[in-house]
Amino acid sequence: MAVSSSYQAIYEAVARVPRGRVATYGDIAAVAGLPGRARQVGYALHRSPPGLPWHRILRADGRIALPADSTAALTQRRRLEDEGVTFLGGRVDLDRYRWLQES
DNA sequence: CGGTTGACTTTCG
DNA sequence: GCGAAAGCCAACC
Repeated sequence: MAVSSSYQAIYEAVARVPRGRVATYGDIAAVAGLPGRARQVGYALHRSPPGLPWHRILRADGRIALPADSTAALTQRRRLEDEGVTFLGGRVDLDRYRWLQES
């Protein structure tokens, strides 16, 4: 469908991630129709859009994109664990939780 | 209006 | 596993 702005696509792509699953910035960018613009995805989330479950978005290595000691990072981790996602050494098993946009 | 910055990714040594 | 470099582009100053 048409996009009034690229951010709209990013927001919807993030919103599509099912509960208990995670996605990388690159994946979201690809799903949103912005291949190679993973940075812009991160930037869009940094802007903290309203009602966006940004906590399901992780970096390509399965780590949180924010400093581990930051409040936002701790909140994100707590929310994911609450959804059933387990953190191993500050990291998530992408082979198991990465959302592949299969449905 | 030009330069810097950044919730990124990937490749190379 | 880690550091450096390059590609990307919107927001900020």
